[in-house]
Amino acid sequence: MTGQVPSSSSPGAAQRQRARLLRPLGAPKSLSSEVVDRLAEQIMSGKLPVGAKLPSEQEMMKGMGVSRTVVREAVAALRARGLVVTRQGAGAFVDSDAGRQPYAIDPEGLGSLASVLDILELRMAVEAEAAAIASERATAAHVKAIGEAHRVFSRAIASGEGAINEDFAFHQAIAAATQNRRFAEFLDFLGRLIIPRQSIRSFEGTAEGPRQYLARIAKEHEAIFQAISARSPKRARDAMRGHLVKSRERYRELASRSA
Amino acid sequence: MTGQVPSSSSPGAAQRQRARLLRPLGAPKSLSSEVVDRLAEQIMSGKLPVGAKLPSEQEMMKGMGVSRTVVREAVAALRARGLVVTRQGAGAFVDSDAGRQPYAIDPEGLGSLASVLDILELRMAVEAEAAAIASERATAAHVKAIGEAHRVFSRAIASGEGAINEDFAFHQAIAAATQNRRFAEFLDFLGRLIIPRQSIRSFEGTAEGPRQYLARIAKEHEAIFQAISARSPKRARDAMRGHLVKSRERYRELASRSA
DNA sequence: CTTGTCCGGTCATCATACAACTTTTAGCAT
DNA sequence: ATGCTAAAAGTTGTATGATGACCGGACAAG
Repeated sequence: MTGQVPSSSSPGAAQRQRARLLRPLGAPKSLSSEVVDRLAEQIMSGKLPVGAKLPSEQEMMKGMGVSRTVVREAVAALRARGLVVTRQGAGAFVDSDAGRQPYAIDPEGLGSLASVLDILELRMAVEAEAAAIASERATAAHVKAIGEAHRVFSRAIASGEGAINEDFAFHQAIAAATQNRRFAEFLDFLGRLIIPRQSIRSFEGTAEGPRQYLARIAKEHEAIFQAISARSPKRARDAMRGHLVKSRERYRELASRSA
Repeated sequence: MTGQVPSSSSPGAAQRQRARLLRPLGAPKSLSSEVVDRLAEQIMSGKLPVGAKLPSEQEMMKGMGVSRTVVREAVAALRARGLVVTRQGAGAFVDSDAGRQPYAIDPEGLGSLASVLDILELRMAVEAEAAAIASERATAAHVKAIGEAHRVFSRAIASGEGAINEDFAFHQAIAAATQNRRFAEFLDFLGRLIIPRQSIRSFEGTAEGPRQYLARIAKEHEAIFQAISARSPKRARDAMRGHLVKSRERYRELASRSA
């Protein structure tokens, strides 16, 4: 590693080099997190099977050469992650459902376009079925709520807003209409990941104006709403799928243009 | 030289003693978890917005009448849950993506039949689309792997086994063929939740024997595999949906009979 | 405006002590 | 021997004090 920059040819190279130098340097790992990593690895890999007793705090202290504070904070972190349970006077044990960890998506990995498209694809799967189920199971109140959300969205775009939240609220109303809380919760989970990525609906350079762009979305929403009102699972599913396929393409274009 | 007086060494001690006497015996909560709950509630509700600084350890100690050990373990737990980040010398702050919590399903709530059916419904949504995508995107190697998984399953049931794992492996192979890691990961997540529920494939009282029961599943798998091999998204989606709808009905019967 | 220094606030770690609880063991009565 | 009880040992939970490392701002010098 010489560190000498070998004749940067392109104009922006120096700036990028600077950015590389100035980047916040790697996290100086705390002792606690090191202990957490080690124990978590042992548990995940199964070397510490479910129900097994972890070494006592004293043993860990001596074995790893750290203070009790460090050990205890590490165990507290493992407990928070649902990997271990502690019983005062008895010890710390691998949690019976340590294998059932929540489904997590690291927001750091969402930088790449492909990663976002993958998530949109998963969302498509869930929402298409949600629309179908909603069309079968929605009460009159649910249908009314969906229609209301649709109207709010339409009104928002008419007044020139981006209407990101109103858009998502329409989808949430459909998920709620399934009367299956998992759909609503999972859509909420995905929304919190994806929505920040499209928070600026940039229309610069598009052939058509924002109005037409958003009007098409509203049109697609309308079709979905009609299908659900008509209690037609097939049409609802197809309408939702079509809507999200187009949304995916719209996002793909948007991202490629800003790159 | 700590307090030789055992009675009231700290200000909050007497109060905690009283609470200990009055609390119902069923809820032995540790002080750390109480602090965690308090802080987590503040963060989730937005009273502590993203980026806000938490009170210092000293302030929390005085404010809640607990020791630094308790406060630090509580903060360690919040950090493990991704709710806060700590910077040495600066303080503890609400994490920028505290709102993007992982998608979790409490295994405790899975006791009721309806709850399990809800999850099966979500799985259906994901797997139906996964089958369709797999039929479009699977490489030759993927198709081969799916076929192999299908054969392993068929062979297992032929030798009289329950073949739970082989069954799931077939589904996993399809999810892997989407080349979208989210599908594989999410299916894995759902599988770890519901598989333990059906680990005993009880056939007592059923009209037909285990062989016929499992043979029908194999038949459905066969149809799915054929559709994917034929690169037909529509057929793959319908076959998978049909398979899971029937699986859901099978589970419903099974549960109602054992009840 | 930049640089260097200082200083109070804060988290990270170590060490010790005691309290509360569990498990094991020793002892005792039967 | 067997079963119960009480002591003992081991373990986690909480409290307290001390020290080091790091951050942020204040301040003066160049």
